[in-house]
Amino acid sequence: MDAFFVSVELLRHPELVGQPVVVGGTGTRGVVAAASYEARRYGVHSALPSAVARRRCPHAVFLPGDHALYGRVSAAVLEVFERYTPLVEPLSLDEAFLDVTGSMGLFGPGAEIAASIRRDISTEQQLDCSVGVAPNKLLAKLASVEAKPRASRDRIDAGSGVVEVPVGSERTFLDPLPVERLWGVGPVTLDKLHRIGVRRVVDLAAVDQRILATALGRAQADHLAALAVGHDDRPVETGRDAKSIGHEETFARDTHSASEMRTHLVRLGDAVASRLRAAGVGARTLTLKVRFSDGFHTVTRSTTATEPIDQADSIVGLLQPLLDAIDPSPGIRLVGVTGSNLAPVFHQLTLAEAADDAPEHRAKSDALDRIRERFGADAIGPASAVQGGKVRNVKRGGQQWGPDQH
DNA sequence: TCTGGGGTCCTTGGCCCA
DNA sequence: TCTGTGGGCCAAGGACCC
Repeated sequence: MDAFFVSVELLRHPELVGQPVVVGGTGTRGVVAAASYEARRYGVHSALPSAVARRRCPHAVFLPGDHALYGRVSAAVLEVFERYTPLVEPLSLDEAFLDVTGSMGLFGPGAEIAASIRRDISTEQQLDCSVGVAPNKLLAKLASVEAKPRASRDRIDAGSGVVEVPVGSERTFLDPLPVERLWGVGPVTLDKLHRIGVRRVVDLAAVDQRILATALGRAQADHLAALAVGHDDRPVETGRDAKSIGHEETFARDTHSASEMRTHLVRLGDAVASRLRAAGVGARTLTLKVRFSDGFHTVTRSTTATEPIDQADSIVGLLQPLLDAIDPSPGIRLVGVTGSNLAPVFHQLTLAEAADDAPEHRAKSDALDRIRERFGADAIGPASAVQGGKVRNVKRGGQQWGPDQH
């Protein structure tokens, strides 16, 4: 989808069409989630700190974002995809891979299917999207980027909408691209590649394998060398199960207080437990993440239980000692809780548990889940999450692009 | 200019055990 | 009993993606 969050916002704010619009965190610590092409002309792009975006484009309209709405629109777009093939792999709210190999008999060649999908989404959702048609995921992704509109300082070029990379023309398409366009080449890898003179994909394809392996390590060198010549045999995977479930929160102001951090741990632990139960799994490994104020330094501490856990008090109980071992005096800007090693929870009680109050705990969380289901996520929560007489629970996407301005 | 939140995957190093 | 070795698991960190 093109500038997805902004495009959805423009549907309910048509008066903003043609103006620079930015969706993202509105606080001083927020970042930009999406920028309209008009805003991009001023150098505003996603992941840019909101404060910088305001400086670059002071006349832009800043909107806080509505994760729930984008989710609903995303589901409607997904339904369009599924008319053309059952093999759909959503990558995020606004991107997906479709394997249409088996659909071409019914709907025509890939480029025709792409045009039909664009037409359907435009008619039904009033949204624009760009499609890459290619023999594999890497090339399809890169082609879709080529198909998108582009904003430069003095103008906005409408994209072609569909770009196809036919079999046999992979190298012609890839060779001139800057190497950072490849999946897996971020700032760190790019710097290493620049040091050995690799700037474009054609350079990467030509570089000596030993030199590449020395610069990047064997595994990454092999991986990138394959991508550079257009080899990518990853299948389109439908219905992939999540491997971890977590929440993290950046504070509007740094904290130096251990008790304040414990409060956040309880809220985050409660939110993670709730989502684990909703997904019908428990986490064996629990990870605590703490980011310090100075220099963005981050530490993680994790522990693995013998059984999968889906109860808030167990999560907090396991992570509390790890949190207590961290000195908050330098200032903490973020705390996060993640559960991984996910597996179904079997509620078979040990003798010790049966003697204890485990069934009572489970009854409590079942009741908690039912109340939230019926009355909303903020209907009930841990006592420590109550602020000013109102529950402020951690919600998925509730603070997606940074803390609110306080 | 100063960096969110939700993830995935990979590497390294330590420990235990056969 | 001592010494390698290799696999599995775990903890921590890092790079990257949208």
